[in-house]
Amino acid sequence: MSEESAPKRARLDRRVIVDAILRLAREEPHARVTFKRLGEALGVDATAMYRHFRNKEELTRAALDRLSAIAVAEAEASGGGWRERLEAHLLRIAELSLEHPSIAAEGAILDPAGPGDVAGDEFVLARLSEAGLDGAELIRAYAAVSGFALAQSAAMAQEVMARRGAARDGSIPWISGFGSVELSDFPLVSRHRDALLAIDGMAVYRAGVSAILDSVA
Amino acid sequence: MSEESAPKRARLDRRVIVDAILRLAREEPHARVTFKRLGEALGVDATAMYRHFRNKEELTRAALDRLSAIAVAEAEASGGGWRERLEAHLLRIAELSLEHPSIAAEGAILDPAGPGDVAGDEFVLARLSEAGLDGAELIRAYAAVSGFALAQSAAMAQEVMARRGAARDGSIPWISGFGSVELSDFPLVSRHRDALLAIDGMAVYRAGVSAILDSVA
DNA sequence: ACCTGAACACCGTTCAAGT
DNA sequence: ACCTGAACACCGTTCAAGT
Repeated sequence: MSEESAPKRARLDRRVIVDAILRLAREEPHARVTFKRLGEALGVDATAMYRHFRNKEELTRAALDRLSAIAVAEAEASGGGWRERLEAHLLRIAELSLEHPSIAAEGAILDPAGPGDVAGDEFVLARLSEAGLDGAELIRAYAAVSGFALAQSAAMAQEVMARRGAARDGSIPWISGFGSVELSDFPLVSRHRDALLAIDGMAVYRAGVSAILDSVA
Repeated sequence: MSEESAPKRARLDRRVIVDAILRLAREEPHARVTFKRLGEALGVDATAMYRHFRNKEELTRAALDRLSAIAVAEAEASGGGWRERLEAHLLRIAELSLEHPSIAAEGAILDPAGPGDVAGDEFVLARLSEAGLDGAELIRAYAAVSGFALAQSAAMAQEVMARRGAARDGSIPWISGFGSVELSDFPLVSRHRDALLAIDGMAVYRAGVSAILDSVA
């Protein structure tokens, strides 16, 4: 919010670059983020970023960490029971991913090792502990829930990038059609055809989160 | 199995090309599949593929569909109860993804609209129907379970490609380390540090599948 | 110390030309 | 009909040169 989108010659540092890459991801959800476009937005040469980040992966990791930090900060201010707070947090992660598709698309690849990521882990572990889990059960539930949230968020972000018309609210058709497949060979798919085509990314996300948390409770 | 890896001048068709791209993905799990390398493997020019597939996405989609068809064929021959068969099928999808990382990494993006994909949907719906689900419940469970399987398989495949040392059996650390993060700020992460670092991709996969199927049962 | 700009080694894709 | 090969518009990354 402190920066405008007009090319402005700014003194670079890691924070300014991460601001810029997230803004770019937000404003042009269907375009890949490249060093060239990032440089244009910052009014510097495309290769200037290499003074501040070893490579694109390190920059992307820093941007993802920032998104995680934002989600945690909001989640910690939230009220309610463990499940309510955890669901709200996981939903927020999906929303932030959909708002920054070109960044979030990498989310499932880069391992979460920054301060924001670890704060997210702590939040999830705290809620699951409140739910009464501990030991191996706690770790298993943590793995299921955060693995699902990360992988599914990244998948939705990738869809937003790949499909030109995809909306940012998660209403991306999960199955866009059955093409030339002869559906009469598949009775259940035939019978539930319309319901299957109506599934969108966010519905998958909610269904998965609910199912996993049901099993916790 | 019918083709050798030595450059062999073959008459091209879609089946031969899909054979070759899967073989390449299997033999060089850490390398991206490019038209150049595919052309070398087939003994043709890199651009020869464009006569048979509109673009790389269509080729990748065909390869993913083939993997899905393989998994379904095996699953249909399997025995046991609905849960046993469904778990075996989902596990096989993950295994095939890990064996073909460069292809499976795209799995979460491209929507499953080929005959093999639809056969997979039918299999999952059939098992969940046996479990007693129908209507909205059935669709919700289908979305949760197949969304998780696809997204998580793709995420694991992406990790195999990104990390040079990653094994093909899914033993990819989910969190590779906590870097320079001051863990004393995060009591639960600190307390479960070793258990968290011991989580691997396949453990996340199994935990997620179990949790979702628990909620079905 | 920090940024520039040329250069390199790749990509997917198009298209006129060959056979 | 099918494949070739040059060409194009991109990528990330390196590195010597500027200031």
